[in-house]
Amino acid sequence: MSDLAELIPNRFDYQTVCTELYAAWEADGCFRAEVNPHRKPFTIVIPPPNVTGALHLGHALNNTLQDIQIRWHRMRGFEALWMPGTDHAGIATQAVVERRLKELENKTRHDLGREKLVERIWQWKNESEIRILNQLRSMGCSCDWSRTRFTLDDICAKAVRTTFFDLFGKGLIFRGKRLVNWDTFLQTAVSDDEVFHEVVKGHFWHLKYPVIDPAVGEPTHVTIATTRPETMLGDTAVAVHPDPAAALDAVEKSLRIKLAAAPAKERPPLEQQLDELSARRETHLPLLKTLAAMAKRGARLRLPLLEREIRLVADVWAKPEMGSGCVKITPAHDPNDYEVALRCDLPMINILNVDGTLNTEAGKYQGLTVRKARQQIVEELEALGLVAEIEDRDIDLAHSDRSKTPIEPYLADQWFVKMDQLAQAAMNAVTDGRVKIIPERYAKGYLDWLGEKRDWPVGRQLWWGHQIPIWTRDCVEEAAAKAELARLSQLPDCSAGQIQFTLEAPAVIHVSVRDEGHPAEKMLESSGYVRQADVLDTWFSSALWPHSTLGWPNQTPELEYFYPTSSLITSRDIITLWVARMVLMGLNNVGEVPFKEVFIHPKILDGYGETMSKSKGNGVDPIDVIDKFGPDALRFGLCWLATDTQDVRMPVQFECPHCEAAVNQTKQNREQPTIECPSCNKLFSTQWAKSVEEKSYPKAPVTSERFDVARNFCNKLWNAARFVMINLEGFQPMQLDVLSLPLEDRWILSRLSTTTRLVSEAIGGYHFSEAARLAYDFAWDEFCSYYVEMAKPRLQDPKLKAATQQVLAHTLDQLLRILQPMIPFITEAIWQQLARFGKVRTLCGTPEQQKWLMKASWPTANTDHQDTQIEQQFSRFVAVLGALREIRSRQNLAPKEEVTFTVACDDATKSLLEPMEPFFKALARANCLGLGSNFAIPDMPAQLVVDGMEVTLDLGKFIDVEAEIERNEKLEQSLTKQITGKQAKLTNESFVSRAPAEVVEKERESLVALQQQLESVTTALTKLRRKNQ
RNA sequence: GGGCGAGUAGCUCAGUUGGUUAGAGCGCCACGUUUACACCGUGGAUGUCGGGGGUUCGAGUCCCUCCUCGCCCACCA
Repeated sequence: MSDLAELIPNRFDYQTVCTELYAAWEADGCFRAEVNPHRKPFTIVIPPPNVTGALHLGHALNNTLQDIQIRWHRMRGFEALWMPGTDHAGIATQAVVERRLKELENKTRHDLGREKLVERIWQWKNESEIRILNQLRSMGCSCDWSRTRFTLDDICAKAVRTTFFDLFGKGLIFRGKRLVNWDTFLQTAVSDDEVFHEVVKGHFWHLKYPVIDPAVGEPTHVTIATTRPETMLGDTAVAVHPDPAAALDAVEKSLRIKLAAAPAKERPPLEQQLDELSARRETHLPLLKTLAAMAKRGARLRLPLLEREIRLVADVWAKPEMGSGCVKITPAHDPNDYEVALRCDLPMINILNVDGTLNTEAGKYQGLTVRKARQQIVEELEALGLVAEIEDRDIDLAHSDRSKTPIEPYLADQWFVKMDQLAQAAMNAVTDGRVKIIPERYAKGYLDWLGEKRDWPVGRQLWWGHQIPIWTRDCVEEAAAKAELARLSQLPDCSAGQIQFTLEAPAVIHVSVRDEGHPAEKMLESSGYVRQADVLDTWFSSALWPHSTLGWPNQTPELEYFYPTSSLITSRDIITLWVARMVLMGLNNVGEVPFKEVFIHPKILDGYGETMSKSKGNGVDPIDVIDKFGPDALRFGLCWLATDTQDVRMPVQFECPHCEAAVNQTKQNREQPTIECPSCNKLFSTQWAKSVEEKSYPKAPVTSERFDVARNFCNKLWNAARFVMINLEGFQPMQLDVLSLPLEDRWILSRLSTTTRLVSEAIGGYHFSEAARLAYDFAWDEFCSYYVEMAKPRLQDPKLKAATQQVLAHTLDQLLRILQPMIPFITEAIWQQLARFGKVRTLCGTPEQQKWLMKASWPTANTDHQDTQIEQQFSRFVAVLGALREIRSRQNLAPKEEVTFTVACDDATKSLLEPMEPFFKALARANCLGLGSNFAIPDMPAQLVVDGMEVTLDLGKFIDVEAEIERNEKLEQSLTKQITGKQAKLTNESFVSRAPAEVVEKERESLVALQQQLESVTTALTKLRRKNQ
C-alpha cells in the first residue's frame, strides 16, 4: 500500500499526460467517425472559427459544450462525428493582414497587387489555422481531424460554385444599384451587420439655397439643415412635404392619442411637443405651403458653390415638423434620399472616389478628403452669407466594424440574393419544428429577421474569398445584346448546362459558368466578357458548411449518412447571420434542414459585464488557463458556469510572471502594453506590447479565479481515485448480491444510479451546468466525504474488505464514465491506471473490454439500485453525525478526544443506526453508549434534536458551560419565535380550511418537532445553569 | 422606438408545477496535519430575494408598475 502511495503522485501531472493521451487517442482512431449502418449517426459541425487570429474563452466554451455532446453520444453507442474546420472570414482576415502590412511595411494592398496580397493572406491563414487547431487539441476536442475543412478549400469552393450557379439559374441572384456601406479604408462595401454606431461630437449646419427667379411673394432662399455639409455637392434636389398642413395635422393627431394614453408622468414632454407644433403652424406653415406650391410648379434652386440648378420637389419624406421643414436630397449618399430620388426621378450624383476622396463631380473640390472639403465648403458658404446657423450636436456615426473608420453611404453595383422564397422556407422549418431552437426564445429573433426578407447583398470588393463566377459584357445597344443572347443559347455549353445567362436591361449580359476551370470561361474571356472582380460575402460559404463539408454537391455516403446533422451549438450573435442562412441554403441545396436542434449557449463577459474581445483587451487565451489549471479544469469550469439563463461573468486577472501575484484586470490597465505589479513592483507585458522594449518584459498570462473550483474538483477526484487504487491490493472480484449489502453500499449505489440518470438528462437537455453540479456533488459529498470515509474502517476488516473494494472500484469506474465527456483527460488517466489494479469493476455480470474510457459505454442508471428508503435512512445517519460534529466543534473538543453519546429514538431508527456505530467512531470520534430509550442520562449532557432524534453527548470534563448556555439561549429564542409563528398559522382558520391537507399536516408535524426541540433545550439549560452556580 | 434577458450572501451564481427555518462555490472567522487530497477536513457568521402594489391561507417563485444593468433590431436631414 505504501509503495503504491509513492508510485501514484498526489497531483495529476496534466502538463505531460494530457498531450500524450491526446496523441494516443488520435493514433488509435478514437476520433474517427465512419459511415456505419449498424449505428445511429450523431453529427455536429463546428462553427468554423475565423482564421483572423487565435481562439478566446468564448470559443473554449462553445467547443467544450460541443465536445461534451460528442463524447457523450460516442459513449452511448452513436457514430459520433464532430466535423472540424475554419472560416476564411473574408473582410476580417483581409483587414488584419492589410493592417499588419501597413504597420510593419507601410504598404497598402495596391502596392502588393491582388495575387501577392492573397498569397500573404494564405500565409497568415496557415499560421493561425495551425494555432487554432492546436488550441482545440489542447482543450481535448475530439474532432475527426481527417475531415478538416476550410471554407476556401476545393471542396467548399465547389459547393459555393454549384450553389451560386443554381441560384443564378433560378433568377435568385441579380445585380442592382444600391446604396452600400462603403468602407473607404478597405475600399469595399460592408453589410449592415458589419457596421457599428458611435456617437461623435459634430455640428448641425443650417444652409441657405437661393431660389432661381422667385415669383412675387415667394422666398428668395430655402433653408435646409445637415450634419454633413460636404454632401451638398451631390445634392440633386430639396424636398418639401406636398401637403404640410395635412402632415402637421397627422402628427398632432398621433400626439394627442399618445397623450391620452400616457401616464401623468410622461405628459409634460408630450404637451410641450404639442405646444411647439402649434407654434410651428404659425412660424413655418405659411412658408412651407408656399414652397409646396413652388415645388408643384417646378421651381428650381441654385446649389451654391457648384452653381448647379437643382429641383425643389414635393415628397412625403420631408417632415414639416422637423428642422426647417425642408430637406436636402443627396440620392447617391443617403438611403432615404435615394428612395426620394427613385420616386421623384432625380439624378443621382456620386461625389466620392473609392478611397473616400471627392471625385470629378465635386468640381474644384476634387481630390480633397471629406474632412477637408467640409471645412472649405463651410468657410466659403459663410463668406457668401449662406450659413443661417450652426448648432452643436451629437452625431451617431456609422463606423466599419473591420477598419474602425467612418462609413460613407455610397451608390454602387451590387450582387444580391433574392430572399423571398428562401427566407420563407427557412422560417417554415422553425415554425413547424423541423429545426428546434433552444432556448426557445431565440426563435423570435430568427423569425423576425427572416420575415423582413431583405435581399442579401453578397458581393464584396475584396481580394480574399470566392470570386463571383460571373462574366459580364456590356453590349451597349439592345439589339447587339439580343444577338449575343441568341448566340449564347446556341452554344453546346448552354445545352450541356454549363452556362446560364441573364440580361440586365438594356444591354448588359451576365453569364455564369457551372464548373471552375471549364473551357467556357476562356471562351467568354476571348469574346469580350470580363469576370466580376468581387468576391462573395464570407457568410455565403459558411451558409453551406453543414453540407459542403460532407461533400455536397456529390451525393457522398457521408452526406447520405451524417446529414442532417444532429445539433448546432453556437452563440446568439450569429443566429441570423449564420444559422438562418444555413437553414435556407440547406433547404435549397439538399432539400433538408441542416440540423435538428440549435443550442444557443451563454456568452462570456468580463468583470464589467462587457463581451470579451481582442480589440478591447479583455480577451483570455484558453491556453493561459490550460497552462495554469489544466485542460480539464478549463472545461469543467466553463461547463460549471454555463447555466441556462445567465451569461457568464468572469472577472480576470493578470498573473505576474515574477511573483505570481494576481493583478485584477481593470478598464484602466487592460489596454496598457506594460503593467507594474503592485506586489513586487516589477514590470510585465500584455498582449499590447509592441516595441522591443515593451516586449522585453515577460508576458503575464491572463486567467480567472473562477477556475479554482474546477481545478480543486479535479484534484479531489484524482486523490479519491488514488485512495481507491492504493486500497485495491489483493482485489478479487466476485458476484455481489446488492440486496444483501450493508446500508452504506446500497446507499452509494442508489445515489450513483440517481446521479447517472440525472446527469444523462441534464446533458441531453443541454443543461451543462446542472450536469457538472450533479456530478460534482455526488463525487465530492457523497462518494468522498461519506462513502470513502466509511470504507476506511471496513477495509481494515478482512470480512468486509473484498466487498468494499468491489463497490469502491465499481463506483469510481462509473463516476469516471459520467465525468468523461466533461473532463476527458483526467478521467482517462485514472481509468487506465484503475484497469491495472482492478480488471473487473462490475458488481456482477461480464465486464466490458474496452481499451479507452472515451470509447467505453455510458453507464445506464440501474433502477434496481435506486432505493429512496435507503437514501432516507442514510440521511438520518448523516443528521446524527452532523449533530455530533456540531457539538464537538462548538465545545472546541480536540480531534483526538473521544466522546460518548446516546440517541433517543424510535425502534426503527434504532435498528437502522445500530450497524452504523463504527462509523460514528470513525467519522466523529464518538462512541455510542445507547440507542433507543433505555439508557442513563449523563451528568453533563449536550443535546441536539434532529429529525426527531435526541442526540445527547456526555461532555464530562470537556464542557465549556458558559458557551453551552449562551448557545442554548440563542436557540431557545429562535425556537420560541418559530413556534409562535407556526401556532398562529395553525390557528388561522383560513389556512387550515383552505390549504391542502398534507401541507397542514406537515405544519403540525413540524410544530411538534419544534416544541420537542424547545423542550430539550429548556431541560438542558436548566441543568447547565444549575451546574454553573 | 420595438423586442429579449438579468437584478437572490462581500463576489460569481443555483432555486424545478407557489408550501417547513432561501442554497452552492469562492472569500471571511474558528479549530485541525486523523496513513487519498491544505487544490484538504470539521464547524460557524453573513440575505428587507432591486423598490412599490396586487392575487393567495401562503410569493424569491404568479400578475401589475417603477428603477437599474446588459444584449438584439429599427431609426436618427
